[in-house]
Amino acid sequence: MKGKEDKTKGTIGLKQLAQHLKLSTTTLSLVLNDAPSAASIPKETKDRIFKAAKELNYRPNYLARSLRAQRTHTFGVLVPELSDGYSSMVLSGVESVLAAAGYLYFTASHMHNDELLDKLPQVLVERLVEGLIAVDTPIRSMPQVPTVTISGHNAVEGVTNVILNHEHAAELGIGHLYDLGHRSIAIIIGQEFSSDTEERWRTIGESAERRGIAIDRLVTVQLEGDTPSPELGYEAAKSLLALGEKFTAVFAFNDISAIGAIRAFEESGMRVPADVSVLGFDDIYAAAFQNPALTTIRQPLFEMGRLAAQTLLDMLVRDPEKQFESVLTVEPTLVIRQSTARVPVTL
Amino acid sequence: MKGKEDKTKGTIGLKQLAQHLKLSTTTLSLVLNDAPSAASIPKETKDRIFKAAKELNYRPNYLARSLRAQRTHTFGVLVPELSDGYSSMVLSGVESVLAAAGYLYFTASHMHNDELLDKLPQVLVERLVEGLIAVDTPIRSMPQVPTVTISGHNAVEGVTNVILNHEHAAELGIGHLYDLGHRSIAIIIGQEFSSDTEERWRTIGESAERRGIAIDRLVTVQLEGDTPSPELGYEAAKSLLALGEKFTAVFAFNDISAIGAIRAFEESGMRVPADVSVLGFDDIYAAAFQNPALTTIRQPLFEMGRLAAQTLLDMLVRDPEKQFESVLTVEPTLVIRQSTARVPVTL
DNA sequence: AACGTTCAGTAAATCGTTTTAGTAACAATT
DNA sequence: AATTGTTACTAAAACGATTTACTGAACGTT
Repeated sequence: MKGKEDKTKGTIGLKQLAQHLKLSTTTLSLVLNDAPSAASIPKETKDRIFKAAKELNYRPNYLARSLRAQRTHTFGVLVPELSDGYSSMVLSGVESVLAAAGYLYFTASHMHNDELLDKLPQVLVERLVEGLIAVDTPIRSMPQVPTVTISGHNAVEGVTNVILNHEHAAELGIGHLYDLGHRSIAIIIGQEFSSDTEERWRTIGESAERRGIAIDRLVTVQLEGDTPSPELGYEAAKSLLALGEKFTAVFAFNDISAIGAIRAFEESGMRVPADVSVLGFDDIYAAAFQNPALTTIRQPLFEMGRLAAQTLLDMLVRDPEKQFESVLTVEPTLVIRQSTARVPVTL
Repeated sequence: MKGKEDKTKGTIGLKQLAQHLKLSTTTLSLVLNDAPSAASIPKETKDRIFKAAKELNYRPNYLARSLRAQRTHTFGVLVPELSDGYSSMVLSGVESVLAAAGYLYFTASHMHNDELLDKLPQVLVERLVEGLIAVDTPIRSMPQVPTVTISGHNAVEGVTNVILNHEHAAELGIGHLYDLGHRSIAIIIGQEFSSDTEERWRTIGESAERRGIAIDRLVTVQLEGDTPSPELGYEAAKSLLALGEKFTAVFAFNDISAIGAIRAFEESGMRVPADVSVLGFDDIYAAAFQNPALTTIRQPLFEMGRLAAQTLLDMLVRDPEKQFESVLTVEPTLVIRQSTARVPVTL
């Protein structure tokens, strides 16, 4: 039997504060929120209120407030997977913006699972998130709250998509390899389900052709499987070797697969970059500390997170009337490290 | 002027549903929640209600419900940093448990910043999280909601701490190196602020002494700085070399610093593991795909996340009366890869 | 003295549920 | 015929704020 005490345990409500001050909750609310109509309340009373609020450690109940104001100051973020280094980088960026704006966010991972892809947006909307950020995640149905995608898979009416400038990325990558003298380039392309797969392949092809490398001269293999592990790149590189085609450089779909590929090559007695150059993509944390350190096309993941969060915030708070761009492009950069080198002089 | 329409836009409330059915909200609520007192309501009426709810796509308002029930089904998770591979692994584990229980969680990163360390728990409590999970994060003041820490820094009354079996970890690490013949072992110890630093050092010392390696024979350097980058390990290894002491193996504080150390050694012309063995700690994703692949003491981070979340859930829902252990221990495992080898035979 | 203004506040509705405590209407029991 | 029990519901009070629309008192003006 402790019900009586429990009532007041921990937090004090506006009502008890009002009782204590012998004032109405209205007055307190007005004063504490500095409402315009509190202008007529004398400073003395205000001070009394503030003082008591501080002393009794009054904290407004967020639920009650949210219910009334119909605002939760909460976003939902959908990611494929938390532990792959890509999502968490984006989340960092998202958080940096939201924290400053007094927002928090729910994260939900769908693991590329169909059922979850349908269910999770629902769950988040039911939790009354004010907006949704979908990272490398297909949007199956018209979202019910303002949404921004990052590396979105498909264009959806009313949804702003933050994407990398793929043309530029391909140019940087192919250009770099070309400048090093590579003319036979193998490409490890992404899985079906990855949003960037198709676009990456298209733009790489264009960049290659622009330099007179016939697109059908490009040897390609595709990543298979959905674990975020270099194993996939390892397997891909093995198949590449099995093809027996000649290549002096590999442009991998991402850093993870590049790392796996390097391992496969070294196992086969080829030195990277002496015998074969390997170019990654993304610039995840691990890339810089590979051995050899990975040359890669950097996606500004943190920035993309920031940009998405800021855009969503603008949609909701700053400028709800504005028509927002349907695509926001961010620029890749070439990060030259040790995994690429001049094409070896054969005979 | 579109206020009129907006009211019904999107979601329909219980009230409108009741009006539509010419029943009271009470009845609907009882039926929809399958309350015991709904026993007397005839099936026919119930079906009518369910049907209408489905047709009009009724979704109960989470805020209203939470306000009434005083339950938010939300946890708060405090992490030092999202992008370091450690936290996101733990979060994955946390999420796997929470998702199944219908809980969501807020993440907040404090970056080891004093002000945030004080403020963030407040913020989360104000958002009415039902419980808190603090990952590698010091608890400054008595938490106001049930709390579980992971790799907690300090024992706090009433807080359950999920930690690694450090003795065992040290035994595995030192034992492994010892068995390979190493007798001069350098230790890279963690930063001041890291929870595990002290304990790690103590247990390593004990394991070493147990094997007759005098503790003062251990060469040590400490990581400096708070970026989650191998750079720190690189610097540490450089200072280690500068000391001029002899060592044939290095036991690093974590994988990140081990990776940096390997780089430093190779730059100085030492081969890993031929000339020097390097042992990491944690087994983050990148460890397996280093070159050489990192031998390391694996912390079951995902499991630790699961365990913490499950424990917190038990505290709140399953068994609130139970006295919970103040420490839950998880076991490390030795993952042998390529960065450690037999001590080289000198002269 | 009557009227309008400012001052200092409050009552009550509202947000959208859940839950307690009923209440009519009818049937069964004594 | 009065009591008790079921059945099928509902009114109203929570939950804890915010906000609209007042109200009485004091003051100033003509």
